[in-house]
Amino acid sequence: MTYARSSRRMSKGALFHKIYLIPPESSRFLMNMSGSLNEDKLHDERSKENLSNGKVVYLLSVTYDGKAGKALLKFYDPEKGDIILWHDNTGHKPYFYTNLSPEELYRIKGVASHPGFDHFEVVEKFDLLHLRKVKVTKVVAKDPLSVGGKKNSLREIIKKAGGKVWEAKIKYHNCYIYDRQLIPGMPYRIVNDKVIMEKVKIPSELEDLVEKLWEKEPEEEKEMLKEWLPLFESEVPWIRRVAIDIEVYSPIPDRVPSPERAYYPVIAVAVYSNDGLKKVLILRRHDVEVGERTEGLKDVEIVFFDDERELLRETFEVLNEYPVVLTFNGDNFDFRYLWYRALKLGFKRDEIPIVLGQDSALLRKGIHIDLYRFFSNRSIQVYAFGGKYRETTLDAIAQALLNEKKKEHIKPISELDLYELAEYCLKDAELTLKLTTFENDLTMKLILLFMRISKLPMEDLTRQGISGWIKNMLYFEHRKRNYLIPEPEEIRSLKGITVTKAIIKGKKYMGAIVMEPVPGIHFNVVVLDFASLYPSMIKTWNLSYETVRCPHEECKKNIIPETTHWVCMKRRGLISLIVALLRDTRVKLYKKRAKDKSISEREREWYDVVQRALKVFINASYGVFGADTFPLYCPPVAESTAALGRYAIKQTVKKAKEMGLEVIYGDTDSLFLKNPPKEAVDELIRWAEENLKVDLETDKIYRYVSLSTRKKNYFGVLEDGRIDVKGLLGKKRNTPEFVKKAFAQVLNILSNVKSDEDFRHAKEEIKKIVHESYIRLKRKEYSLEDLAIKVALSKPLNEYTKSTPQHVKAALQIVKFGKKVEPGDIIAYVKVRGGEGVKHIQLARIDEIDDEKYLEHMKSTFEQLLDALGMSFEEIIGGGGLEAFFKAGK
DNA sequence: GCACGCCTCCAGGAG
DNA sequence: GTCTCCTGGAGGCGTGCC
Repeated sequence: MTYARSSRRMSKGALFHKIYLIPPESSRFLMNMSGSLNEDKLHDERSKENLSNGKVVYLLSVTYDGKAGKALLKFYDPEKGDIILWHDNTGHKPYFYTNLSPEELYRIKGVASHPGFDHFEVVEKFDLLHLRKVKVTKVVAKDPLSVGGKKNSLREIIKKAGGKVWEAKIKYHNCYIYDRQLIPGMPYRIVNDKVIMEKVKIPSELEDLVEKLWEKEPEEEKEMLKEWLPLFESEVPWIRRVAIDIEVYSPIPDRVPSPERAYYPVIAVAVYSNDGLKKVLILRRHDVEVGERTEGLKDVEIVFFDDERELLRETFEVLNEYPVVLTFNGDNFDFRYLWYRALKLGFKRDEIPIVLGQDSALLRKGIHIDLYRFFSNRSIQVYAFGGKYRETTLDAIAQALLNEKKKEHIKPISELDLYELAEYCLKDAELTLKLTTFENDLTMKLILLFMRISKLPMEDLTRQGISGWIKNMLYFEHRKRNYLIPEPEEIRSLKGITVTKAIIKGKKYMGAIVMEPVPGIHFNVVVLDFASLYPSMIKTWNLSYETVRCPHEECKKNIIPETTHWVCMKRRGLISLIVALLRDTRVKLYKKRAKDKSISEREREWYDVVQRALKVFINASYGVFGADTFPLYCPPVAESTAALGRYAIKQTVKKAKEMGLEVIYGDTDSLFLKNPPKEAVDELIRWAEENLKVDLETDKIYRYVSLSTRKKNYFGVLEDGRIDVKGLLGKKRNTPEFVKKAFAQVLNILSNVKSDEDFRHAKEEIKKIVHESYIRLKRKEYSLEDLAIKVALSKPLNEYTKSTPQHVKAALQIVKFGKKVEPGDIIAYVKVRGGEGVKHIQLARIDEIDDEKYLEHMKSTFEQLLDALGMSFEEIIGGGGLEAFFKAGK
């Protein structure tokens, strides 16, 4: 990649990966600088602001500095590995819009005389919802709180007086980003106190490629792509960062001390950076042994403190020293605890570098990323990391992504000797850092790319869900085009209706189609699927909140199949345009570039990150319009998208059948074809492209697929012998381990089946495995761990009012013993005879196990498999039914 | 009081 | 706090029978 800037100090690092991978010498080991970041220091930082003149820095964050009354930009200086602060000098002020004229506003008491009122401006905006120009009054304020958020804010006063307001709920720092069209995550230069985005050179071969591939696309999309390409082509800097983890004393093992009370001392703080710092600060306690320094603490600096205040002081120095600080659950625990504990020990507020929010804990100078929140984001979990981790604990994520575990400890934390404690604490900090460094800083690269696409500052990005990301992305594009951002109620009153009936009670509209599977074993099955079906529909059918049910009479004949909605033929929809851009950029450019053998591996890797980042936005672009918490909620958009998806697959199935192809199953956007001729498949793909304007692709080919009568329930063996399991109980995380193990053994046998003949042998083998497993169950050879059923609590215990599920019963049992449980906690229980029928694993004994219940578990799990093979569980365990089976086991 | 059927809730998964 | 569709286990409740 040749577009790195040659003027960079590290000219040898012209290729971005070199710059990226190697931390600059000057940025290493900057620790042990004295002094904490109190107000004086922050003032010094401010006065140093312009020292960055001319060099390339990356925009990480925009916040509002209440003291200065200005927007504050936080840049990352890759040479120094530090934060550079820049205060707005353009005089930008907070504002919102209203339909009332200045004259009318002057007449409302408390507006012009409001202490935070600045001035009015009459401006012309385009009202996208009604597709017309409007004149509105811009109410400019002196500070964000005067706009809204307080009882007597201007927004509230004007609303009370009957005025309509727009864009009054946007946080000031986001508003600043839109107006300056800043792109967080991108390179900038500060020249003569002006913030200028760095030009990114696009390789000429890429420009040529775009011209060719976008030839048939509308000019509008091509123009937009040219503006967006730098976001994907610009390098991401290596970012100096530190992970931090604290341990707090607790008199009751396993009980997490309350941060607000901060009653107990902080006994250990571990810091682990990506520039060589490994350090643990330990509080000496008279009743705890120091212990012996173990191998795990090699190269680690251990500092003992007698005074907890000193320990905190040094911790705060580290927080000030690094541009980015990582924690796992720091918002709700580590930083919150440090804040309250420090106050308790007599620190002044401005001596603590933390800014505590309602549900966040930020840093005054640097950026705090709470990785627990980032990895809890469902879109990240599912689309960015392919569902590799299922629970969002540090241990589970580290095991899935890093193949590393937390350090085990037998004794409670508070009873560990000091070196043991240090090692335990350090390991957590190490894992936390590694969650951002594995696969060449994949997580960090993703975060920067998400920031660029969403236009969110790093703190916001890592804390918000996908709807927040998409909201911000769309607001930015509205402001760019001078569109008035509609209020949720406006869209709702005009377009709040749906016209289809959902299959599931309580849902708002009809969703996807799932075909009835043809039960049995099917050899040589080709699975076709539509490449991002819903986004394609949004693109080709011009779906957007302003185009669906648009005001034009002549568009009403342009009906969306399966609905009574119509869509605009006169104007390109904004959502349609943006979704098309993201989809096409991913499909046409970056999915291909990620596999392009003619470029370097490092470039391919970068492009793979880009296409994964795009995927996250593309996949969520439909769902948000059906979510009533999304501010641009527009049910007809979501409903139309799903309807067009149904239409596409129905038409394709119809065509396939006409061509004589045998369709044995299909779900939402996929078709399973039994033993189809290759030419027919090619023809069907061509047909879909021509008639539906959607890419139909061969997704995979199964040696054989086993379907039962159940939807979303099958397994298939791929050509290379790998096995694909979908929806079967044997794969679910709440199935007992011993059943899963037997299930895996059975699958292993089935993966070797190549013909009908093989099935007969397999049948015998399966019989043995199931039988063996039952005998072991009967003989109590399985441990409680093997028998445990692990189910997550989805809400607090007291909200289970309608029924008491088994895992809730088990949870209540341990709550009696003083244990705390929270939503998200996994409850492990076993089924026992008598009583409530369940016991929490920690309270159960092996001899009270109800093996009949477990036999039922085995039965239902295997029945799902056996069904399709034309076998029954009863048959497997012998003609005499369960009775005979029991005897056989003895 | 209890078996039974039916409906609902809940968790986990597919797409 | 993106959506709907689907499966299986268990709880909850009314009904009919003894």
